[in-house]
Amino acid sequence: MPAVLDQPALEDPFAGLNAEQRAAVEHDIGAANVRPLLVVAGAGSGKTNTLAHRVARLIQSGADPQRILLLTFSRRAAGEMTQRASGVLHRLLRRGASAHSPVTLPWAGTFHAIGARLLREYSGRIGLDESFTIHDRGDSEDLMGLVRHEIGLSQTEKRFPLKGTCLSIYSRVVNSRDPLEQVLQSTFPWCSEWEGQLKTLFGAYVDAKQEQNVLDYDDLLLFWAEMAADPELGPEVGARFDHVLVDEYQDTNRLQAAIITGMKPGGEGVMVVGDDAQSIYGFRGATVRNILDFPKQFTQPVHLITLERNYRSTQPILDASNALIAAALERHAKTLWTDKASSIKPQLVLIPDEAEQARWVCNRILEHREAGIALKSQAVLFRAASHSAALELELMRRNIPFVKFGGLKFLEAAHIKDVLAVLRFAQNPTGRMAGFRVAQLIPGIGPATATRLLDAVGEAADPAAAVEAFVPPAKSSIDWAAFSALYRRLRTPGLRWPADIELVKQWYLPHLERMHDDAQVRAADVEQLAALAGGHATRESFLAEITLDPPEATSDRAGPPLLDEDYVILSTIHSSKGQEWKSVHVLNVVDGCIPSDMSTGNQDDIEEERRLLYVAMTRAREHLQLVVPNRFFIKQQAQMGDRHVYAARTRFITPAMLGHFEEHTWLSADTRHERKPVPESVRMLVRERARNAWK
DNA sequence: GTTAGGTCATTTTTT
DNA sequence: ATGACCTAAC
Repeated sequence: MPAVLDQPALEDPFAGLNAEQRAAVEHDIGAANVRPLLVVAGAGSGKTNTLAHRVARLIQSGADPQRILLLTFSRRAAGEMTQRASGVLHRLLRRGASAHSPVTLPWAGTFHAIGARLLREYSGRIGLDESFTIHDRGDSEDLMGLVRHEIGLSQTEKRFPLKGTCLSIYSRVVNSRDPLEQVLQSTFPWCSEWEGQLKTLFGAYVDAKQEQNVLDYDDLLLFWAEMAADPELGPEVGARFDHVLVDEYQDTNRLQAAIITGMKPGGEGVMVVGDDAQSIYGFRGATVRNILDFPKQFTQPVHLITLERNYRSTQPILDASNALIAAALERHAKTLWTDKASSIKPQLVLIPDEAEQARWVCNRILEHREAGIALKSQAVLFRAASHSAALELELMRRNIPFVKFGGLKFLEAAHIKDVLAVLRFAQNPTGRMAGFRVAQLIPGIGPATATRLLDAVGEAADPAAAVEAFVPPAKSSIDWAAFSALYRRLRTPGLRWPADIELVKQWYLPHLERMHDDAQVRAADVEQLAALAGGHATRESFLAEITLDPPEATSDRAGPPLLDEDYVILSTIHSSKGQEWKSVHVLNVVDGCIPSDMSTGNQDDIEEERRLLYVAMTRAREHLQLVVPNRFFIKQQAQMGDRHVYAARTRFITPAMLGHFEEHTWLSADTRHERKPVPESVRMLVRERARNAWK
């Protein structure tokens, strides 16, 4: 191949790879049988980069991009991967070949999103109605709650587990493929006495979903796995793909592993990448066992490559992180190393209380900025979304802009749910949760009338006619007529999306006005939703995708112009996965937060909390600060209450490890502020900002 | 049948 | 502080 002379820098896109990365990229290229490959990639070891190069290399060597299945953890990761692979490929092709069409990977996405597509496509063959809609977590909970009520479990003498708990148990059983009894015993021991009733409930829940032609998140995996396990369909679906690549394999659950082995029993073309030390989704049924046991999954042996060279952090940060994870009970042994030497050790900072913690972190952030580290290169990480409340106040008080990831979600806002419910009800009239919600938006209609309506619609051949024929209570008749006219139009074929959402908006806004004092702000959210709708081809795809990949909620994004501005990142540790920053603060590094009080029940949970701290620490490139507040004020008490508890440094940082840290004790010079109440104006501001999140 | 108001219990991480 | 559930008034 002739080299392009004026582009020497682009000569070899693989030149930047180290030996192990290159081995992964070149693995069985050109071979008739591409053996299964496991890449154990330590934090910061260039995992994404390696995977992107692998994809590019496959395509370069003749693989059809349409036949590459690339499964990622989040939609964002899928997009990023596609883009990077595309970039690499572009450089490769510039070098030799003449034709370069833009690369798209139609089958890159999350397990759930790809599952939804495949199920839609194969619906006819697996007894599924093609127009199924997908329930998000909230819908699923509500349906569970409804069924729970219907079979009389809401009035038991002793309190029956709440709908959210029931759904968690159900989900756990499905995703882990463990029997109910075992799940109850290991994860929900306080619900054990209800085993029989739960079984009944789950049976009824599954029936309800089937009757209403809806799938929940778990079904997307479950049905796909069933399909993959079918002797006829499994191989057929598997044969559509020459290569199956899975990112973040440590956070897959047994159902997801079954999907892979079902489609590719021999493991040909399968490549998974992950780091057992970063497995942090056990609460969702993910199991480290998947990656630990991967080598034994297939009918042929698995090739193993370990990436230990870290390109992210300085050696002192790695030393501390290595020491932390070395205490883990079971793992693919590896020790990260780097050639980035530094004399700056991670800091372990002891602080009197949470309020002081917020002030100290702000000080530190500003100091770093003075030293030339942009706010965007700094992150504050925490275990639970609520842990950042005090810090958010302090940042606001000091006018330091920030964006928060994790926590409150767009889809959870009542008005967003309302609008989506109308669209879902139009898409799938048998979906009762949507209809139930919509009907009750009309004044004078409550649960009883709504149920009567849904029964009528469910039995009718023409849902729109049933809605028109329905006789609501007299006082609702005018509002009802307006709704039924809307419904008729939404059900009329030929309506060009996103015209639907305009119609819904016109109908909904007056109701919004009537129901909420802050209708203005909420209306803006609805506008935002309408704007999002324009980016999708059909109502069906809009509904599916908004459910599977909801827009990220942020606390402080006042508008597009602000996007270019500099801002600090606030994030739960879970949402920080795969990212990195020059400077990282970790809040509340105390027992009770990490490990969380909620998950000190069994050894596995505690091990996961250890990995969580490991993930947080390995996000840092140059500066790492672990903050240990000594005293917590109890949140639920009167305004000026003084109840508090004392907390100790997390058990994961043992005395023996302290040598890896530089210890600081910080006592505020100005303690007058310590318990100063937050001014009302600031508190109002917080509410408003939270609301404005999507403007 | 609907809605408003009172009491009781709960409190992580997310596709 | 919030949500589930119950009771009592429209």
